[in-house]
Amino acid sequence: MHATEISPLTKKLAAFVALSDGDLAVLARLHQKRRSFGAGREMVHEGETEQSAYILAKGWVCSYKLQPDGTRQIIDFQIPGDFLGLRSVLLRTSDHSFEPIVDILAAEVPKKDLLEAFTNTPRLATAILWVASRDEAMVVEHLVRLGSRDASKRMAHFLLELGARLTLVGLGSKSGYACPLRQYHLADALGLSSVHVNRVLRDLREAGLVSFRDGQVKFLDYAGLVKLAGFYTAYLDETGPLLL
Amino acid sequence: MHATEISPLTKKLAAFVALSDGDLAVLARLHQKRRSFGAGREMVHEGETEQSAYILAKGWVCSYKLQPDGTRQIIDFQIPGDFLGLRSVLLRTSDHSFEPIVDILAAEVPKKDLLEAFTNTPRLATAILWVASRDEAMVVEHLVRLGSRDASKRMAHFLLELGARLTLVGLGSKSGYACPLRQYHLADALGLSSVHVNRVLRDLREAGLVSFRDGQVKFLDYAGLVKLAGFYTAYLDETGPLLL
DNA sequence: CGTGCCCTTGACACGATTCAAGGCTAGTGG
DNA sequence: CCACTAGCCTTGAATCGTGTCAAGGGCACG
Repeated sequence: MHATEISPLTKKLAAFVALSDGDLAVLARLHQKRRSFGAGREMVHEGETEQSAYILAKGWVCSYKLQPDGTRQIIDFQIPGDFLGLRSVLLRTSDHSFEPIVDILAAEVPKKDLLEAFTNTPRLATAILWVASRDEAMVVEHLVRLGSRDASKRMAHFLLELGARLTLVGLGSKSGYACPLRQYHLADALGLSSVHVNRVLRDLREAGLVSFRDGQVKFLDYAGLVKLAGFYTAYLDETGPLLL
Repeated sequence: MHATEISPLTKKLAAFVALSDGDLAVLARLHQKRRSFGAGREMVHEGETEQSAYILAKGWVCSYKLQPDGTRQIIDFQIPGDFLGLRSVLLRTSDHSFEPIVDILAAEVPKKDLLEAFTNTPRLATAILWVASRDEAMVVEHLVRLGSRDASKRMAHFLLELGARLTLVGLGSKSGYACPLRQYHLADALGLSSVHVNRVLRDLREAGLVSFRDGQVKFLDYAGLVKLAGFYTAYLDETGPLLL
């Protein structure tokens, strides 16, 4: 049904593993059951037991945890080509909630189909595990960002990481990308107040490093931003998976 | 050789899965190759490709990432019964470094043995994957701690989490536990200066909540501490794994 | 008896939050 | 077509939490 279009996930995987025609066919099959979700309506609540995962095809999602005092900490953003709830299918109930940031389109992947794909196409399985492992590395990097960098470095690093991820699925480049996030999303993700996010963005813009406006991130001085952020891509690049 | 003693890992797994004699035998076999490492000497460096994982039998380890500016962020502590480098065996090179905090004793688990155990004892495999997934949930919780809690809540939450983990392997209780960490370990883990860690510890002690002294953590008012920290154990308790 | 490591405390500086007010823009109903 | 509203962004001023700097104390070890 969507046979001719190349999905973002396929694009991402292809950057790291040579996929056979068989792999591609299975991947296409996993993309069959399309569903859409409206912006702002929670998809999965913390603690729910899911039977399906999703592959995000279009739009952005965030995963977060709510605190007793009402603040929320955004753990990660999902962009096209990312899995949603992969872990909860493989292992346990979800330990955080998901919410679409804009209207999204996602392919539902029932547990059964996923497990089948795993047994039938080992190379694809490896690639998917590699993706999961990369996601985990990004969470760790986010942790480091929160624990030991000041506001502008956090921001710089975060915007660069997003850029790198989007570039991999053809939605970004070293000059910038479209970004539907609000300043309060940045605040909740980076552990800052939205007022301060605003100030930091102004500073970065006035320093000629990066601008965040009208849904567009524009890198004005990529190298300078990388230097400020201490942005090393080792945790993202990974030359490819080895096994399981 | 160590046939009679119950390893911490076994204790931990047994709390969640009913292990058969076969499972126990395999587990015991994984514990055979004992090695020791001296405190402070880095075991694995970020980026290294490991061929073995370890099961920590005695002592504490921390995993961390170093920043360009020399500060380090501790990502997690490993206590007896925890795996070290499990991910790097299954999937990819390690993305952070490990360092023993005290002299430790660990069982080396070669990749081959681990994979064998996975195929031969599916129930054990599930249990181990469950452990890995729990570790990941703890990293997420740590991220939340750093992003959206002030210093005393971070500290309170952290000390409680450690207590819960240690209790599971018989090394702690609701009244306290032995803890070889220095104040600078807490600082590096919680994203605080060690000076401030010191102040926070004093405050908590004077508030009659918890004391951290001479290698002993003593809970003076467990319920009060839980309340201050907003400590909910859902992410740790997990009534048990379902599958793979 | 010294030396080094860690803990402790105080004074001060700085980064981030909070509070408050106002502006812009898109959407809504008169 | 024009109020009017609701979100979101922007800015300033005051406050608070945490970091930095500096000095001293305790304890273990050589």
